[in-house]
Amino acid sequence: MPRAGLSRAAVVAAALDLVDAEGLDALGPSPLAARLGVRPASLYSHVASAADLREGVCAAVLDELADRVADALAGRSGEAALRAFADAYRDYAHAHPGRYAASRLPVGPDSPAVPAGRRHAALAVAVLRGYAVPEAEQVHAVRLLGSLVHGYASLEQAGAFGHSEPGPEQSWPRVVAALDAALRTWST
Amino acid sequence: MPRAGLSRAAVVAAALDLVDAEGLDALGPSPLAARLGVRPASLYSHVASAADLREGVCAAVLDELADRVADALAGRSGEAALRAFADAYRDYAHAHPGRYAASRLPVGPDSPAVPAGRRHAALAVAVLRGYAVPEAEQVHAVRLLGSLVHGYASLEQAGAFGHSEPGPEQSWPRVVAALDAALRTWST
DNA sequence: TAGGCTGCCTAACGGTCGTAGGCAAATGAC
DNA sequence: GTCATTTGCCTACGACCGTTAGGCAGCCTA
Repeated sequence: MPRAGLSRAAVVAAALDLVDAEGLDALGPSPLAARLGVRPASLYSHVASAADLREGVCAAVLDELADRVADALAGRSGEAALRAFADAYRDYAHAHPGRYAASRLPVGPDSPAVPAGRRHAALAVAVLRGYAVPEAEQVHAVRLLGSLVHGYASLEQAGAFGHSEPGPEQSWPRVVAALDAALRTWST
Repeated sequence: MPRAGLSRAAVVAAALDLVDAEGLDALGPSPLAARLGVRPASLYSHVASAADLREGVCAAVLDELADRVADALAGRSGEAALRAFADAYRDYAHAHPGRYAASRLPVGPDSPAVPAGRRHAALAVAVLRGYAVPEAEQVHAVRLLGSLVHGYASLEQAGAFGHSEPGPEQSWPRVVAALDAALRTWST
């Protein structure tokens, strides 16, 4: 019988497809092994536990997402950068609901997801360069930015905006515009 | 052997205490039965399944949370109402992390959590009465409000703000003030 | 070609959710 | 007060999951 040729990277990559296809709840050794054509116990050569698998998926998603955001930000500044930043997150949540949900998995303090999280904070700081936010206030503005983008994508994905008119895509530009206004008048 | 005197309400109430004490991950028939001094199978007379239990907990939390927000809003308007609204959510998330996490459980379209969700939207509309947001734009402003408050509480609870200075309680008033500014200049 | 390493296997344990059927405690009729 | 009915909690069980231990076979190196 030929071998499957697994590795930690291959296992995590398959897990990314799994959560997109079956949802975050299906993330576990057993369904993942089925998808890889392998027995569940075989995964433990490459992943320490189900929790370790989740941490790997979370870190991979945060990295992939940071790459997308960085691409979207390239060559833009000011309000255009803000819109690109916000859209990058929301578009990713739409294209990969399972992965986006995985980005919010709880992880330990020395998980590889932590440096990936710092990348996201640095990208938010880059957006702020287009606004006159005082240095000492930037942390607060970064948190405003992150909270709003994450909150909107998260509530929209949960269907919280689904039962009222108009659809969430109508509100999104208005919400981002309000965020732009808040950042522009931050100094006052 | 005397009976335990359970009911759906009693089971859900015990589940609320369970998630606060042990975290949302511990929400299941087995730990809940242990807490109630009962065998897991006995719960199925009062709750249809683990998913039904989660829906019941989510609805109960959303109701309790809406009560708190309504209390906080009573007799206030304008920026004071906005602060009270936002603080009510964040304070609840601090006091009852497990319950707050349960408020974001995915629920079906005809769950009792749906009307509870409408209560929250109505409360946000009440806050907007203190601002000159045009009728047709209120949906968008409500979504801005909800996204920001939920996003901040959620990221703070996940520890996303824990590894940078200053602490999240420093940023919160600044973030709410920015939200106030955005709502006040919405008409433009 | 022979040896060793490594990867995937089978087998098994303890745990979970959920179902079926039984027994006994509470409730209501007489 | 006794008896019948309902009802709530029980035991027992099946299916599945995460995880560990140990074995066998495929691959790389000498």
